[in-house]
Amino acid sequence: MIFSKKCEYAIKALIHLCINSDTDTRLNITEISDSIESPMHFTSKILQELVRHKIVSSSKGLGGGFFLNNQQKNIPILEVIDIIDGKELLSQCGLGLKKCSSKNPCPIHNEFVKYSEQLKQALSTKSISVLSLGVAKGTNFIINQKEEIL
Amino acid sequence: MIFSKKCEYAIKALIHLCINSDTDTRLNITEISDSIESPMHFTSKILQELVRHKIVSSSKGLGGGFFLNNQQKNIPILEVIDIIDGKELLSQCGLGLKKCSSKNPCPIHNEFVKYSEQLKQALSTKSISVLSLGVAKGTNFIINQKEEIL
DNA sequence: ATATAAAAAGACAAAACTGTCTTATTTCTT
DNA sequence: AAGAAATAAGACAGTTTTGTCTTTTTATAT
Repeated sequence: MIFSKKCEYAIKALIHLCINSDTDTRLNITEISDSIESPMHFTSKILQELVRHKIVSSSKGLGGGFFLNNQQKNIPILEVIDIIDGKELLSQCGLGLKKCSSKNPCPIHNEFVKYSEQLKQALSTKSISVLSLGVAKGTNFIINQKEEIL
Repeated sequence: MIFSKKCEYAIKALIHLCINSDTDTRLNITEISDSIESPMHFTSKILQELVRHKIVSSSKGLGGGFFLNNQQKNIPILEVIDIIDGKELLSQCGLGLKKCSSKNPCPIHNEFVKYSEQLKQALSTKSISVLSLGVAKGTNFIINQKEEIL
């Protein structure tokens, strides 16, 4: 697994929120965790973290819930990954060396840099809303499809 | 971190063994873990696992230790990664979906497949001995260099 | 044979990750 | 003002990963 479970749930929740929420349609945590098939309280913690980082909006009280405003829907997914799993995840040396660099490369440095830069590039140009398009259209999925649907 | 600590230590130990051991020069676990700066007993467990998978050779008793024969030095590093971290690591869906595929892709499926296939390809063509060349020559490193050396 | 040096194996412990439960706080509606 | 519905926060528990310590087994040399 490249990403942590936290990060997987974060991405799924954001896509679900992007499709189903807006400034005046808020989703509560029960709805969200049921929809993306994630543990409720754990997901709640993750969303709280994203709220603190202004990736997600929330409001308490009756009629409240989590939602994304239009600006938040355009946040690149890489930003979320960096917040949840740390910028190191996709930048770090494959052998865990702190001082690995092009000047002092580990034996797999070049392969790693080449491919991780590509992946970072791809993820930095995909916003939450872009990733949501296919899901909204039904061509991409964020939960496992049942046999009958396959 | 893409690889587990176990896997990082495994790769480092193998490169160290590739350079410094052969059928009649064996290294004991103290020498190995000191050289690659890894926890001794943990490294010992990892090497035992690799011995069971015939990636590493070992002999007990006085003058014994761990070593690689020539055939073992030519094993692709991907094989080691698959054993230690599981084949899933570089094949699995970025969102953790069990049924993610080109027919039922998650929103980041294409980016991930492209990236992981390239990385797997690169790692499947690099043997332990190939990775060791630069380390033996001093152009690549498996432990952090001290400031003075930088 | 005995001592020694080594890997192998097993039990345990600490830390990180994942997940659950309970309580507090806020906001809306009546 | 009170009640209800929601997030926020904190304490706790299970699991996996990482790391340590001790004992057992094996092989070698004396």
